[in-house]
This record gives sequence, C-alpha cells and structure tokens, in this order.
Amino acid sequence: MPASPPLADSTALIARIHALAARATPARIAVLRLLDEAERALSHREIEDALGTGFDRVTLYRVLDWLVESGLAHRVIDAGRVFRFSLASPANATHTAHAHFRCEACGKVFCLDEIPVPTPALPAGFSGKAVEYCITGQCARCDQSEQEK
Amino acid sequence: MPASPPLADSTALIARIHALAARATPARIAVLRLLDEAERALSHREIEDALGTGFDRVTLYRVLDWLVESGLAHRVIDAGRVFRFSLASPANATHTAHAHFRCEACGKVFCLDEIPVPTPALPAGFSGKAVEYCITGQCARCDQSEQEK
DNA sequence: ACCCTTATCGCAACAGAGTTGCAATTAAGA
DNA sequence: TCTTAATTGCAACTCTGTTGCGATAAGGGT
Repeated sequence: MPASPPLADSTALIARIHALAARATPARIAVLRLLDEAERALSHREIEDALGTGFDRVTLYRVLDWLVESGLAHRVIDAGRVFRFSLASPANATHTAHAHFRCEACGKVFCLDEIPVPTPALPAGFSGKAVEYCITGQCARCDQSEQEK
Repeated sequence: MPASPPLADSTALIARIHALAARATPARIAVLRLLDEAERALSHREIEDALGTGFDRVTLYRVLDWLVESGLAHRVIDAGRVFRFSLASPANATHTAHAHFRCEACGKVFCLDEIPVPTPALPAGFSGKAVEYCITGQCARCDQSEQEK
C-alpha cells in the first residue's frame, strides 16, 4: 500500500467550491480531491471506502448530488445499478457527450474524454440532447493479467 | 379503455418457448407476447402493471431473467436505476450493438434498431465487445404535446 | 386419460443503493 | 466574536431486485 497520495492543493479546491457560492466543507473538499485524482468514474461505495469513516453515507450522497447539480461532475449509471461519478473537465462542463468504458472483469468504469461521440440521425419527431456512449469489454490491466495466465 | 389487444398467435409463442427446451407457462407466454407487441423497452413495473395481478412479482423477474439468459431479450439499465427489457430481433440475436432513445419527459425507452452504432477506436490495451449507445431527449409524442401548450 | 418427474411458481424474507425529515453543527460574512 | 443559514449526522424509509423453499403444474411416457 503506497503512502497517501500527494495532496492536491487544497486552496485551489476551496476556490473552486467558493466560485459556486457554496461552502467549502471537509466533505466537499475530500470528495472533490478524490474525484480529481481518480482516472475513472467512482461509485458512492468506492468513495466511502477511500475516504474512511470520517463522513456519513448521506453526506457523501449529498455532496455528489451537489457536484452533479452544479455541473462539476457527471453521473452515469453502471450495469450493476449503481451511479458512478467523474469530474467534468472544465472544457466540456456543458456535458453534451461523454464516452465511457466499462471493464467486465474488474467492473471499473473509465472516462474516454478524447473519443469523439458521433451524433446519429433520429426518427422524425425525436429530438436528442445528451448522448451516452458506453463500451463494455476488457481494460488494459485485466486484458494483460489474463494473458499472463 | 379499448378492448384487449388482438391476441398474437399463442401457438407461435409457445413454439418459440419450446424451441428453447423450456416449459410454456402462462407467465412466459404473457410476457413474451407483451414484449413482442411493445415498441419500446419495458421495465418490470410496466410489465407487472400491464399484466394485472395474475402473476407474482418474483415470477416476472424470473421470466425476464430467463428471457435474457436464453437470448430472446436484451436488458438495458435505465437512468433511473431500473432494468428495461426488449425482445431481441431474431436477426441480431447476437447482441453486438444496440441503440436506445430515452425520453426525459415520459421516461420511456425506445429501441432504435435501425441506427448503426459506430465502433470507436479505443486506447491501447483496451478491447471492446459490446457498445451501449443511448440518446436522451424528447420523444415524438412528448415533443408534440409540449408545442401544444 | 393418468402418472411421474422436475421445471416453475408463489410466498416471505432479505439485500443494496439511494432518499427524506429534522434537530444539531459549523462555515463564513458582518 | 457573533449570527445565521447552509451542511451535517442520524434514523427511518423507499424502491428495485434477489434468494430459499415448499407447493404446483407442464409435458413426456404409459
């Protein structure tokens, strides 16, 4: 187990929260930092485990709701009926399209920001807004460990 | 309330079930017929409501599980954390790709079988299998009723 | 038409993720 | 430092889906 990850600059995180006219509470700072350092979409459970017993379940749910409402994070639903959260990159804060990759082996969900999401033609009368694009398969790590067997 | 919908040929449905070496029970026939007539993906709740009080909750869950396991139906997860089911068209029984449209207003999910699902390039090491492609917006009916206001 | 076997069913109890109400706490502006 | 409204923590709840198990009935054989 490595030492605690290098602390991201708390001041910057606090500023980001204050910019939304919200209070910079420990729970918000901790969740924001965790998501900022994560390279994949995290579930409530994963966040709870990562942060230890310092915060109440419900507080974390509310922090996550707040993140989504304020546009700082995306919420996607996982095949296992759990929500996963990832920070919205400042550029695409207006979440028009977002691609994800879900590994069947480890269950983790990765954000594929760099993949362009095509906008398809819809049947008459239908107007599309957001496009959810999720690819299921094996991630790099699981694919590798499978070959080692 | 219109009269009961025209009964699809029960014999054909029963044959379809027998072809899987399974027993043609009333629950299976009813669910199969309902999904066959539905033009969109139905949730367990919608199926339960549509079929009335004749079947147990759990029985319907098990029928749906059986449909998915035997490849007769697809199961997709909805933004509201509920599973939705749609019959797999015999042609694409091997569910390679499938597109859906979810209406924000009425919550219904439509199958867009005719839309081609593009296969994107993945980061190194990742291997994709299934692609879930879901567009969120307003369906034809809700779009229309909104303009009438 | 009647039996058997066993796949299915129905009930009841459970599990997990997420939500709500409300009193206690605390961030942050005055 | 003081005030006050935004947040928190707790407890209880909802909802979707699952599991165990005895009872029922589909369908093949006689």
